[in-house]
Amino acid sequence: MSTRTPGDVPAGYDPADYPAFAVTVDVVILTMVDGALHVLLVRRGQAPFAGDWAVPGGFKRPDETLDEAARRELAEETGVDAASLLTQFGAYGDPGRDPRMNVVTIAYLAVLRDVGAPVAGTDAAEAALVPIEDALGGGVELAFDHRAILADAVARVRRDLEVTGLATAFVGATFTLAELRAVYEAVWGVRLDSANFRRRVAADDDWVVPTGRRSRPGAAGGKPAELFSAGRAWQEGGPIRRPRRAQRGM
Amino acid sequence: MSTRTPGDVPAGYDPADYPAFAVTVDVVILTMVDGALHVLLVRRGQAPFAGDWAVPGGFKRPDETLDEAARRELAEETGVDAASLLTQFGAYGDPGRDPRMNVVTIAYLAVLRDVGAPVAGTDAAEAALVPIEDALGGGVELAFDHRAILADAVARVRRDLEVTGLATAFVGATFTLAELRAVYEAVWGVRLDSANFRRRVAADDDWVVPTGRRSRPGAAGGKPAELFSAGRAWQEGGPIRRPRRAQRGM
DNA sequence: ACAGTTCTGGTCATGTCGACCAGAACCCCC
DNA sequence: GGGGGTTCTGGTCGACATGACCAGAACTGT
Repeated sequence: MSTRTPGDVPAGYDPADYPAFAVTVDVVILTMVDGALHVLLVRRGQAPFAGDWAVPGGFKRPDETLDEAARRELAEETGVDAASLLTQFGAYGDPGRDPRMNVVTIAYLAVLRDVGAPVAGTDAAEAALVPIEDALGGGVELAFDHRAILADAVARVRRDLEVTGLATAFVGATFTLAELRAVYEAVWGVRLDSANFRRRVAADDDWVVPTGRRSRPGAAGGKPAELFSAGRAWQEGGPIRRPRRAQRGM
Repeated sequence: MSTRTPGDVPAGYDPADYPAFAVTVDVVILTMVDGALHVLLVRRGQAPFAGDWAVPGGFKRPDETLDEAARRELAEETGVDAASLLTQFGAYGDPGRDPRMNVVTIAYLAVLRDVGAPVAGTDAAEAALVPIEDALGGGVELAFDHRAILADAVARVRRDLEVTGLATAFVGATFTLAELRAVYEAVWGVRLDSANFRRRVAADDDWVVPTGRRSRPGAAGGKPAELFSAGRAWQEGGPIRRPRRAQRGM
């Protein structure tokens, strides 16, 4: 027969008759540093691609799910046991992507709200937070097909910021509207009017709920901003739409 | 060391030291039949899940990419060499999802504009176009974790219809606005005003470009509709936004 | 006290969207 | 050939959302 479904094999089949692959899980860890999107990369010690930077990852174990493997790799890499967000976004299995053997990798996107302390826990010489532009531009040598994986991750973030509650994953449990707005501005590379931004997220309650507390102003002073926590409406999608035409103030 | 990247192995490593998986590619094939979303399912002949319905798929070969494997499976199943759309949307690797061995499957979404003839080419007793509601409801027994895969595919379609040019993949090279509108109405389960729909897609050219020809009216008569072809703007996203609140005419 | 900064509420013009109407163009049936 | 039914197509109208902008409030550091 011309069609074959998984497991549609003769009764006396032998698993060795089917091509074997190694399956890995790679986790693209993104976070905001000084109002700019950064990615956590590790430096490879062994061949191939020794000395190059890579997205952290590791082999999937037969007794764990893909999500569990991603969570385990994230914990091993950052010390964080639960990220704000951990989403699978792609699979990569081109022949020759690993010169040693057939490897199919499942790529995950993790968003952390504060990766400072966790990174300090690993060997500082082997892990680094790299600005997205540097990682995607030619400045950094990336191992395997990790440049394509990283590019796909960034594209996914840019889109999910509009259609999911992804933005809240970048900020803490309580946040000011300026912090939340900075996420959109950094990821999309746009400038949003703070007053209009406030009007939009405050239109319905359930986007942001006031906590009553206020943040301490930054070094530049200014009126202390109100602290909010994320409401339930983010599960249905985000309130902020990506501007199509360039705004005035750019 | 606590961290390990793919291939970060000792020099004298042996591929057999790492867990081996079978990698398959499953293709969820969607199409419109009589204004309703349908999925192509095949009936399994062997154990496990003999007699159940399944999403067509097969083993990935070491010398082909995942996309090539998906295209090959689609061609073997439908006879179509190039679908209107073929997108990877998820990977599934829970332990025990296949009772015989460790299988990780990469799921693809294919959209066909006319699957009638191709399906006739395969054994009619083993392949069928099933309405989405029937396949997701309890009426059809689905093998493996294919119910979850199918549910994810439908969720993906519902979302991509808004943010990508997916809608044009369901219709032919030329189409009427009523045909295009029927895609949105079937996938989202809403009713869209035909006049407003026209205004939206005709706002900018580059959404639909008139061909000058007209369609033949259906059995109920009516004014023959103008035939359009898809413009380039669909690559940037779709013009129709999903209604949030229920419209009046529902 | 004062300048500088940020937050916060407000206005105003414009654009978009849903709802609706009416004529045009075709079918089928009598 | 005429009439009723159906669909297509262009238009209007009001409600609402959005972008741009302004001004006062509240805090910082000098």
